[in-house]
Amino acid sequence: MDDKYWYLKRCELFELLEGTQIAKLESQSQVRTFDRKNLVYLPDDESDSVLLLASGRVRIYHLTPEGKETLLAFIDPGELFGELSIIGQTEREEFAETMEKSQIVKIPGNTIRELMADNASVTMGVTKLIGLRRQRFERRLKSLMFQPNRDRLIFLLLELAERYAVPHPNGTALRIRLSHQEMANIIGSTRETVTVVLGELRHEQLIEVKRRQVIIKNIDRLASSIGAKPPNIPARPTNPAFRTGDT
Amino acid sequence: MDDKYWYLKRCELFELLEGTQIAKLESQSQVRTFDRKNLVYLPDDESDSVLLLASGRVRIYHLTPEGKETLLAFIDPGELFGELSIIGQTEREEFAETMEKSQIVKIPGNTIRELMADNASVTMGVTKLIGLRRQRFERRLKSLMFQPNRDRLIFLLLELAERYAVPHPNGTALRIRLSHQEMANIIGSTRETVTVVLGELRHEQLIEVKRRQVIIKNIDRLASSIGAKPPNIPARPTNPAFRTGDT
DNA sequence: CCCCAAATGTTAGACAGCTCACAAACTATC
DNA sequence: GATAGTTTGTGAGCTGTCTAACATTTGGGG
Repeated sequence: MDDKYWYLKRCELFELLEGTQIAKLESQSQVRTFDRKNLVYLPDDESDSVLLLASGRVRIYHLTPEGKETLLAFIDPGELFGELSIIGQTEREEFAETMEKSQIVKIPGNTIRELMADNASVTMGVTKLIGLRRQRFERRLKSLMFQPNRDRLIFLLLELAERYAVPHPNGTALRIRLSHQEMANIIGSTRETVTVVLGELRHEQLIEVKRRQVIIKNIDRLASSIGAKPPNIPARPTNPAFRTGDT
Repeated sequence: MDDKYWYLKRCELFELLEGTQIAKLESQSQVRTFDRKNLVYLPDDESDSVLLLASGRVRIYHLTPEGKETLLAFIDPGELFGELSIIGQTEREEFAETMEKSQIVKIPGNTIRELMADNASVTMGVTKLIGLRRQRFERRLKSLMFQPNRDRLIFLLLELAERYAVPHPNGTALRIRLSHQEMANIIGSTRETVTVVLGELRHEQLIEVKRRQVIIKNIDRLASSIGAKPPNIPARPTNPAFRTGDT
């Protein structure tokens, strides 16, 4: 009953569990600390476990044979990843790598499956998680198809705003710092093109750009320029209990 | 107890249900028949229901403001669609249109949610469904990013083979007939480019092309040419109980 | 405070794939 | 079996984006 499993209690998915179930979950899981830029898993790894990020940040990505990188997702503290093993994926299909020093809890497949069988709220939580991420991929696919680079980049900025927005005197700042290369790897473009397009958007007074930082000056105009609804910006940044120290 | 709800019993998701639950499901759902090329729903429609295709075929697609179409999925008999409403999506985000005359069962959101609460196997089934489709989108995204048109088309053919393969004297035929335009709308290309690339693949003896029909002559060579594992081809076509009449 | 590595900025040239325009082949229908 | 609609074939430009090759700026660690 000490705070050994604070990371389980804080995870939204498990917060409704009884003590005994948490204890079981805790006893069957293992925590590991990874340094920055370490691989948690890679394609073709056997996958009969789910991972929970306790602290740090993880990126999920894919590499083409020629070494081009597609950034599929960022994982923030309190979030599950590698969750498709639950529905029977026996091999991982992408790379998971820490972006900073991270603590990661490995939950065996059986444990999570038993937990789901016992507890409908956990099952529903997992379903929602998978569905939410599916929705994200679906939207990204739409944005990728037939849209020019500029529109894809704007779409990305809006998506990031939805998740990482934080108030800023000049508009909306993003609580995540990405290089142009990383943005390119999300929208399927190149570093140079992202640099140029960000420069255009800056000249059009839509954003401000600092090193590894974007401030959206006019989010409504940005959204309407690609015919999208402006995203919901929560007044208070998401997941404040799990702030990662980037201000 | 007549065969009024044969379509429910035949749906994998509901096959384990007891009679009373099926009866409830049946009484709260409504069946509707749609002619070919009719819209089942469209973006911004309110979405508190799930749909089950009893017969026919449905395509799910997205339109850009300029009218370019992205084909997101095909729905075959016995399959659920519009299922993201279960996890709280309140508005549809794409078009669902019948490709042929179809019978569609509309299951209210509450009904399916109650069913899931009562019956863990249904919940798990829904989770798997959502997860499987997510996996598909994820893979498609990877294939879209950085790959040339040729590789994207090959990827599509392999994906179609996995789902619609049927034995053929010269190799593997596809139980679904698509125009070049439709393929283009799946891989984010143009009709003309698809025509040309299919022509190339034909000259390379990898496929045979008839009008709206592709026969894969050498599926292993096709797969290895994009560095993919050859897909699992079930000996017997999937879902034989629900054959749609296309031979 | 200095140095190195990372990130950003900029441009010319190349090219895959798109647009546009038209012709030919097939097929459903009356 | 004539006719209209759909599908496929082909090619000549055009263009957005990538490639490649630099210069410059920035921030963090010794």
